[in-house]
Amino acid sequence: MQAQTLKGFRDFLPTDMAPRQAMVRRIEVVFETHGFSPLQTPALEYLETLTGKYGDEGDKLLYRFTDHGDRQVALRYDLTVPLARVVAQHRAQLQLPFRRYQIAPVWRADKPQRGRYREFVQCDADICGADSALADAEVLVAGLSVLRSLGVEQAQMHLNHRDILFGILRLCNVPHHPAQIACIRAIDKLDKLTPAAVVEEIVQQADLPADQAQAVVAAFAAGWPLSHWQQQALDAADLPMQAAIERVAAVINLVTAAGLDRWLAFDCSIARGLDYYTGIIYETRLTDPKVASMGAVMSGGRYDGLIGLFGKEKIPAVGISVGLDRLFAALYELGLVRTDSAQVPIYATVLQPELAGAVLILVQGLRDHGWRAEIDTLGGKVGKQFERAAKRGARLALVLGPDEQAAGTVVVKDLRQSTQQSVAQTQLAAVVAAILRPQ
RNA sequence: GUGGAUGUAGCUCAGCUGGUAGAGCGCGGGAUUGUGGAUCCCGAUGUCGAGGGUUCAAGCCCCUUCAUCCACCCCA
Repeated sequence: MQAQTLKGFRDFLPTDMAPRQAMVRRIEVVFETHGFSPLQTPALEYLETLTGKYGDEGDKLLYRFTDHGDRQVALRYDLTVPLARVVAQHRAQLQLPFRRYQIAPVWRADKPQRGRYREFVQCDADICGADSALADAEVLVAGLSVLRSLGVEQAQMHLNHRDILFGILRLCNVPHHPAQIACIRAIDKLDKLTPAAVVEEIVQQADLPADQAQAVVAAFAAGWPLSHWQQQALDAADLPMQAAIERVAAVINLVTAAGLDRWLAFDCSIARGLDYYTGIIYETRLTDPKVASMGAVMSGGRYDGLIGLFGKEKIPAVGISVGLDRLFAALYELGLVRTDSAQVPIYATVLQPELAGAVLILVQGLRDHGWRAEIDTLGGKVGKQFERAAKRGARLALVLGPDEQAAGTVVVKDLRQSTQQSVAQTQLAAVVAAILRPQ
């Protein structure tokens, strides 16, 4: 039989898994300190729970099948729709606003490529039951704090609002919905294609005359500040657009107050594909050229209509999703990941099988103090055992032979400095602490 | 779903116009049996992704298939 993983699926060996886990723990801490509580939901959902929430493309990418009881099921595609289901289903037990975080794998039957996998982990934080600008800002603050806590400096969060998008299109006299959607799709590519190519795409996909398509691209590509659109919305008496602009401005002010605005920028060309977004939307990319092609690492938005699809009550919600795998891959390429966390700092050798028990007693004593310690389980020559100790990345090796045992001592060898000392067994923990945790 | 590239020892790769496989790293053993990461010596390893075809002969040519990577679509 051939040992192999499925296309787009991966194993994580300890050298990768240990730092990954460390990263997850950091994110958990950030979310928890921001007042979000953990939630877990099943990997599998009823197919109908998931279909129709992500748009046609999303529906195609659902991993779906029929289970043994002839039920149509699907692996979750994201964490947001299951959250909406949970809020509707357990409405009575939840106090609103409900702030939850969830760090879990999701599955998409996509074609794998750089920074894209079929199984990947999302780290979501959402607030359900609050439609305020402060709720939007809280979620952004949590997400940006994650980046800060991971040491990411070169990133840019692009902020936009669905109603600004549609408002600009109305200003350009593109009132029909299908044409608007086509325009938005094309506009979203402004960062990849030339303006002329985007014009061409609009002409083709939205069926607009060339001069109008040109006007649309010009409007979006100019990089106008929020104030420009505010004036435009006022002049056109476009109330939804005015409200959207006020909302975005309010959110930016709040994030600025939190001291996290250095990553933030209004960008009217951000579109977001997932169908359920209704308000503010955002997308974060890393700006270091080495990893910029990796795609968005953190995005989300407001989805006030989604929870209502699962019950009679309409509950507004806003959330953010951190892409753990992309972020990890990027940090790895940027050299910001320490790969030594899979190693063990203390390695106890066993010179004679009869002394294994005595060694184990010492090792257990260290473990009780919280030290990560490994005992050699293969035996053989001391030289070999030291070699294994070094390969495990151990800083200290313990040696306990008959002489030491008789004297109630143990040899502590510093593998990095090639020095060693004989210490009383009762002093072992103190000596280890002095070496591994100076000061 | 569309297009492009690649697939040779555990890893990174070499292999000239077809003549039955190499290097580095790594790995295993050793240098008077209670001290490693340096050095030196010795050693093993591959149905050359898989299947078929052309040929006296294929890792190298042709077809098929699978896998991986990259781009598009979409997205984390």
